[in-house]
Amino acid sequence: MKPTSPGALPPGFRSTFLDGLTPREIKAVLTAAKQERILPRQILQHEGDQATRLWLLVTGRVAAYRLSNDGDKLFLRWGVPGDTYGLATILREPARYIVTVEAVQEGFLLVWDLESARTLVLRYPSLSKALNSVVAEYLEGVIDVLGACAQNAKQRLARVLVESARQLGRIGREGIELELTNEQLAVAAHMSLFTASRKLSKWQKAGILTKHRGKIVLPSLSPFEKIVKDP
Amino acid sequence: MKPTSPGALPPGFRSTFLDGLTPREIKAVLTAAKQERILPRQILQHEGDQATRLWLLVTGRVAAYRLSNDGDKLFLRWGVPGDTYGLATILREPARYIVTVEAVQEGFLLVWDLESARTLVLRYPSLSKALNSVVAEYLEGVIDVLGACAQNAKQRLARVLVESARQLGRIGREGIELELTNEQLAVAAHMSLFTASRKLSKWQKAGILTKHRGKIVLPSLSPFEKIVKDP
DNA sequence: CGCATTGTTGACAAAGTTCAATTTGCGTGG
DNA sequence: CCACGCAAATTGAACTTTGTCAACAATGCG
Repeated sequence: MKPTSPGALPPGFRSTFLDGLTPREIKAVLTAAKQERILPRQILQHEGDQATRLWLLVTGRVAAYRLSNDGDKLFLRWGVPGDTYGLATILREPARYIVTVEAVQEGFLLVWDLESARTLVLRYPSLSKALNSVVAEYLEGVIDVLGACAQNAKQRLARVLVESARQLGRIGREGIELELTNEQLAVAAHMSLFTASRKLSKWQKAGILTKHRGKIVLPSLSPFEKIVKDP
Repeated sequence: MKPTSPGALPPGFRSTFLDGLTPREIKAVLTAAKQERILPRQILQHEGDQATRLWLLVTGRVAAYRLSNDGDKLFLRWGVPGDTYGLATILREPARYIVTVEAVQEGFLLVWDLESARTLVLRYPSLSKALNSVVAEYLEGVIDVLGACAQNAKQRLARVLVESARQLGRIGREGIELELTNEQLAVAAHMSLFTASRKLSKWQKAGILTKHRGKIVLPSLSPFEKIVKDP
């Protein structure tokens, strides 16, 4: 997907953030933003930094995580087109990002700086309500992740496969294709590289997935959904 | 603390939910609510149930947690006076509680039913902004809990002691007193009863806390804050 | 006193992590 | 086209942490 005229959105684009605005208002809000390309591994915001940008992911994929004291990543969620970040910019005082966000697929986003972001919420009260929904969605998502925390490694990994397939998966000949390395999966499922490798091998032997270098193919999600729920 | 005249709040009472309203508006909002006494172990809302009540804790303490598939509690946070729950009532559609909340100390709360809750947010737009702050606070809190998840049992327990002391602690002769059983601590720190008992015994031998039946006394929080951060 | 709740301790088992040694897959440049 | 080199992935073995279970001790209440 390529940024074309300013304010142009891909067909089928939907965002909770823009819900509740009239088309006219949406246009106004969008033209106040700047476009920006993103590339894999690029850090889009860093937790603890002064929050100065509110942004909307238009195309591409990102990962939101928290950094632990000893520097490893605590995965929170995948971000997909329509997701809004940098909410701290308008929600919190003092405004500091509470999570780190990194691009995982190329794409682009729309950015508002601190001043225009604050102007927007003053001018369009319905944005305030949309924000409620956005934050509530995130809250529910994080609580779900926390629920996963209580499960064992096998279930966590299965859960990550299902979630990732839903958010990042591309449909291929032999099933849903996931362009993720063992390491990325291990981070998302919050386990060591080795445990992830072992579980995946076992599932490949069981015939419910196929592995390639940097890529995994899932013919069906249902076996994994079953693993998540139960032993 | 005792409910006196309708709308009366304890001295020093503060709530993010009511922030941003004028005193006149606060009075109007409060008189639209019903008072209700709560007792320890009483379930105040149950995750998954139809969300029909928005409520504000005035006195007492509650615990918010999630129930895992196999029925054990996944602790989220302590709730203290000023905290608002049942936000799903006005934030989500369909409205279902996303967490379970249980009273741990006697107290009382103010309740709005579904209809009056929705009327309130329509009539007082500043409530909508206050809600943003409330939900953002919860989000940040849950993300912190998630961060704790990544730590080992010792750190998690130390963290629970610090948080609990801050939220529930009473100041006594020999330090901050916590009226919690080993089991409650184990649940909050997400570990087995036995691991909790062992760690606590070790800390008592080390002289940084004193144990009694159903009660723990912390002369100082700093040793535990140190444990949370590091080895 | 008798009883229920709460807490303690040890022996053992299970789940995951760590580390080291290898292997596999894949792009690059000779 | 092939060999090289690197990143990704695999595997086994030792080790650590934590959970499980059983027995028992301490506390407090009626």
